[in-house]
Amino acid sequence: MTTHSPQKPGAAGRVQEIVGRLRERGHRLTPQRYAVLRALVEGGEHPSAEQLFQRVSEDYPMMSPATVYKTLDTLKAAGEVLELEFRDGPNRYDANMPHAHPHVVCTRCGRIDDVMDERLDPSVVEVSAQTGYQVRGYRLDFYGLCPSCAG
Amino acid sequence: MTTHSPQKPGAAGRVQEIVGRLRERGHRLTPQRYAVLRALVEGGEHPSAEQLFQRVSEDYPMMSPATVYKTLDTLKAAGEVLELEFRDGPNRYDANMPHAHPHVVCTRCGRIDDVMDERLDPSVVEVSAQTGYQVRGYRLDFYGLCPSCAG
DNA sequence: GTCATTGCAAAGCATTTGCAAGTCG
DNA sequence: CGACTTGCAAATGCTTTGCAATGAC
Repeated sequence: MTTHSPQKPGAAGRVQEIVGRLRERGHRLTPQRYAVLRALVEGGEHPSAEQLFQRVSEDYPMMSPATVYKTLDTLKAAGEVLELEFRDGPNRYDANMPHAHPHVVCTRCGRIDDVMDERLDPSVVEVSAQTGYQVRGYRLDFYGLCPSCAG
Repeated sequence: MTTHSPQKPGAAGRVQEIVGRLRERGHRLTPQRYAVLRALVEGGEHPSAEQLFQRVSEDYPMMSPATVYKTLDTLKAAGEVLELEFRDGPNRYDANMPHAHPHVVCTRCGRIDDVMDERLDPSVVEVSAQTGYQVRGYRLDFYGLCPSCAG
């Protein structure tokens, strides 16, 4: 058993929650998949597929990037991870708050933080009415410099 | 001279405005660049680089995709076009409202519409205060089905 | 005449896919 | 055991880059 440095409060619980949901959906729990899951939930904030691959590779040197991507696909389909897509640079993932919510993105170092302010949550209903679209979700990113990069 | 079908109100003015700004910045006005500019402003809503390339190719068969991308780079640097990046599918461009504003994106056909509602414009100042980031801009996309695709 | 711009082709990058071998339940 | 997973390598898709030739000013 491998215990990694800074554990997150409630991380174990969230991992088990996801494991349960995957089982319900008839998915198998392979060591690789479990490792990706843990890296995703316990690891730093909003990791990329590459970062997950690096972390898991430490324990499973045979791991391939494709497996990370396939695991992420499975989790996306189960609604257990939020995928933040970027054209410039790798996508970033959040398995701790898998529902849409606003983020701040540092345009210099790539750091991403959640913005916790319900007032910012856009009204999907209003937009539906105004545009005639059947709005299902949204994405709200703020761009700027994080405290470290702003100096 | 080539006159294309559905002209946009004020399109000519916007084209001239951009031409002027480019000149101020010391840029040359080549036929290719001018054609991309017109396609961008007069054409359908939120075209992709590929679509711009197609349109301009009708009049300039020697046109290369690289030139479209380079023109878009120039316009981005001048702040005269808003680039909407997508990982799945090509980026989309808006030269009519080059400042950040909310969009609705059809997840089926790719149609994109502007959302005109100032109440939705997120408060960059508030987010800066809350996160410690120096927030410079934002992106707000709503995802769903457009009226046609919703049936 | 100069130097920005063009156009071609090759490279880049993250991600996806095909498929044979492996393994979870 | 059988169907789901893995891992490798090749393919994908959009965009960027290098560089010689071209042409706007």
